[in-house]
Amino acid sequence: MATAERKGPVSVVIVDDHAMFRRGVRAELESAGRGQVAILAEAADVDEAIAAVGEHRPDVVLLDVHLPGGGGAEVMRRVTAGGGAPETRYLALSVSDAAEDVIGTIRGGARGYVTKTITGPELVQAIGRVAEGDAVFSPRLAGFVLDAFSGSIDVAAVDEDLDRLTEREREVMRLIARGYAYKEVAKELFISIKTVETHMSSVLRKLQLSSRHELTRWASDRRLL
Amino acid sequence: MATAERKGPVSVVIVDDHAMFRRGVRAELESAGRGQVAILAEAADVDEAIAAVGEHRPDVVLLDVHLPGGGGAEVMRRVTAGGGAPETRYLALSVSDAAEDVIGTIRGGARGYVTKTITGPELVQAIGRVAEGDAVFSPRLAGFVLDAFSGSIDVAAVDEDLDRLTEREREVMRLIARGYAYKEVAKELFISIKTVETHMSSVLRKLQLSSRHELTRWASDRRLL
DNA sequence: TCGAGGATCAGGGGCGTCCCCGATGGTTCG
DNA sequence: CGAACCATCGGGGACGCCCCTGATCCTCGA
Repeated sequence: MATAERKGPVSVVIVDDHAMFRRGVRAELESAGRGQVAILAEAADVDEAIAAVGEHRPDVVLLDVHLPGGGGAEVMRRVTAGGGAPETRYLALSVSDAAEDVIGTIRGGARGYVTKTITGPELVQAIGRVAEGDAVFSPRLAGFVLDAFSGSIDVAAVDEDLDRLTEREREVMRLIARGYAYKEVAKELFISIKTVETHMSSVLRKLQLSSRHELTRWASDRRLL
Repeated sequence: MATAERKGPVSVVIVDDHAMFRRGVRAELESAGRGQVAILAEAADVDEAIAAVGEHRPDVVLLDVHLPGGGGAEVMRRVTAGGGAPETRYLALSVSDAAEDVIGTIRGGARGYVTKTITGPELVQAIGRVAEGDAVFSPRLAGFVLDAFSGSIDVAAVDEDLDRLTEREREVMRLIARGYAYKEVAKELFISIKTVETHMSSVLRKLQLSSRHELTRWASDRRLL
């Protein structure tokens, strides 16, 4: 935890495509965050958000993940690419607790991620901590965020794994991932069921998976279908 | 369209599990709906909603679709089953524009369905029209709602099939479609493997499918994951 | 009150999945 | 040539998937 020393109020820009949600956040911050939070601007889409951040250079941007024009990650990418507001922190505020949303947003540069079930006082506290450089996550998200960044899949590692498959193994893998039974794969490739089993065994071992269902998800995650 | 004659303000109960969103709606209705809308109560889950509707008997219930305790449809079902507030109209207010959410909510008895992208003045107007008996839908939803109720093969057929599943069968179906093994489903739902097998048997028979792989494709085609 | 249907569970069987063990022939490379 | 790797196949086994029959308990409506 950083120290609680602060000079003045934390300046904030609210980015969300729902006007009513912005209004609710504003109302909560103005009552629960009395004197601690100053709302500089609101934005309803990616372009507005970029303009608002560039103009006001807030301490913290409250950023909705699902946003017309490319999503919250797009905002962070384009602001930092434009060299603007390097000291600004981003706190994602989303209804979604899906792993891909969370990880994608953190990869994009957010310093925290809380769900919209948060209460006003908790949000004020989260904003304060993010402004001071802490990372803030909803309790339910904290666990798997750490998992994802402490030794799980890397994009580079994916291609290495794929390269270690032989041509025949890749053919079998594709068909299995599409839901073919071993018997059907065998007929399709004019080989025996036993050969299919052997290839599948190698595929699962090389990709460190344990079932055809995991393989299906693995392949669809990487759009290999 | 009904006439615009009204004696006094329309009484409203707001149901949504996000306190901040309720606050935003309240703020919008109190400024944009000045004198036309009277907010009687708020509720954050199914039980609170039922109690609030029974106690206040509002003209209109603003009802979130995704709600802890069974969802908005559950609120309408239990209020009408309890004989309470027959003259109360329900207006669904949701982030989701998924077909199953919309159709399920309308089937549950809602007189309208608008997304949370709506503005304050539009919401005030929608509440007024629902109170007078009109049906109100966001422009984007209107088209396919009409389709679904005028003999569309696609959505209607899906929904019929889905309707024939019991609640428990749908739970099992969702987990299986996500790749859970029977054993895992059993642990998740605190029932025996044999019961899972029974439910799956019913699911496959009712949906005229023959394996969990077909079920996975069926579900993903209809975005039920 | 009786039947229908839903949720729960058991046993047994056929087949699919995935693993272990093994084997043969083919290639490439040092 | 031998080592390494690949593709091909087999036996056997443990376990998962899916079906069938049959059962109990409960709730709801005719």
